[in-house]
Amino acid sequence: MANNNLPTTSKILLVDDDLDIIELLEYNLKKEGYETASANDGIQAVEVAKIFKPDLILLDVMMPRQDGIETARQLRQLPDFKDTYILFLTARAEEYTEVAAFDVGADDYIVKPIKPRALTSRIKAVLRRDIQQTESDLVIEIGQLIINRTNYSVNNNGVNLVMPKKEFELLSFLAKHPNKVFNRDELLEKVWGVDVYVVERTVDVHIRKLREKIPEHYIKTLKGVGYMFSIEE
Amino acid sequence: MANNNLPTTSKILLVDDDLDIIELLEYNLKKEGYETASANDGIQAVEVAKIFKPDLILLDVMMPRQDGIETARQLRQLPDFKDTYILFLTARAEEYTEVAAFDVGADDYIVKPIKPRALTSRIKAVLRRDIQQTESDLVIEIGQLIINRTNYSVNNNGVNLVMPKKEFELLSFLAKHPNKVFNRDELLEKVWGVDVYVVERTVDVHIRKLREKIPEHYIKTLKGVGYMFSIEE
DNA sequence: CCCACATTTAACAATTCCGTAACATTGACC
DNA sequence: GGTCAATGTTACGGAATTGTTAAATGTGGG
Repeated sequence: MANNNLPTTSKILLVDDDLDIIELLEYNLKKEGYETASANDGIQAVEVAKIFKPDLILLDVMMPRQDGIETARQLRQLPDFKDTYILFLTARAEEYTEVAAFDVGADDYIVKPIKPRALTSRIKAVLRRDIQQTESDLVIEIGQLIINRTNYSVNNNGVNLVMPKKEFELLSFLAKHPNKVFNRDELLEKVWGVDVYVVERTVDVHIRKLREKIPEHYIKTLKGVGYMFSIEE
Repeated sequence: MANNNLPTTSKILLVDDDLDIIELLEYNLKKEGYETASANDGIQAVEVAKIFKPDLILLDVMMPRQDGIETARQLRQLPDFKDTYILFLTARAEEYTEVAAFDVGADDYIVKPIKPRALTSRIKAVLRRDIQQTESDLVIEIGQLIINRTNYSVNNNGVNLVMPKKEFELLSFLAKHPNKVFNRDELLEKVWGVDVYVVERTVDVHIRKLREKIPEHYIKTLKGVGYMFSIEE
């Protein structure tokens, strides 16, 4: 249930020497729509961070080669990461590091064993300060249509109908960029996702279904080019 | 949102190894009309809390056997106390624990020596939020349903039925946000709590049970998205 | 300690939606 | 107007999601 095509996906770097934990966290964070990268120790973490430029770093305190505290200190010295959120992960027994962690500018402190839901909600809380605009994407008003993500419905002057997910996402995407043509490939990438491989003409079928439900003139075909959402009749 | 069924008096659990302090606090709180119970250490506190079901817990940080931080963590993991207010009491010198306290979900932090008037006013402040919130949520009227928190019952045009807690909370939450879809993860977070770990499909079973009891059309499934309370038929 | 009930899990059934292919129709270019 | 490539349309099979049931586990009261 990833929230793709939300322009506000934050990037999260996971750093832990335990690959099982990395996997667990990656699964849960991706499900929430975050983009993730990972590293297995502190030294690797700094390297990956330079390239990946995460918005938030989840850092295990106890790691081989270089611990999380030292890694955080190094990151904080690089101008690129002075505003990056850093959260520490630690086992209960390592409490003594707490003070040190906040000394190097930790934003939060999460104790293992990790409850995935608790973790994602804390991450959300930290990132929420930045993200305000997802609210504005909840409703798109265009022409006589009100496209509402809170209930996956489209209101066509008074008449409300709930749409299947793919149709809704396709319509949302087109309506978000009115009067702009997209070829099938672009639509597949933006609506279906980069790692989904389906035949191009799948798009046509969904366009057809949309046209059954909303006034035809909204979705125009440009032969040889693609489809676009048009405000004019 | 503490679970007080009686809006009249709030129940406060006092936890401190110093009996003089317990006595002082009890005297002042009872004078203000609160109902109180007490425990002398963290382990006893958890036991008493299970029975007494306080709306607010005043927890000394430094205690024999088990400290306040650990006690709070344990309480937070019990579903009954996921919304109970927890306030810490500490001597000045123990400041370093502040971070840990908020980490386990402290609602406030009070420094000894205690000035009784200051304490009761802070307790009042915390509970006032609570009463205002729950008071308005005590009854939700929506469609033909009257959802009543005072006795965990739902009235479906004339027919009254009492629901188990989880079902009731799930219905309440959905009904409180009509026409808004929630995926299973969000429902688990909002209804079960952030550090309860159960499989997502547990939600389905509770939805099923709700549908047995209230007219089906109220709860809609949006495949691939989640569930929502819908007012329309 | 036992019982009743609530909650969670797991397994299997049912459904919906999506993707595909096949055929029909359109429209640009000659 | 004819041709052909592109698009419209339809229906079907399968995969993914949800519905449903029952058994296992947790919980509180007597």
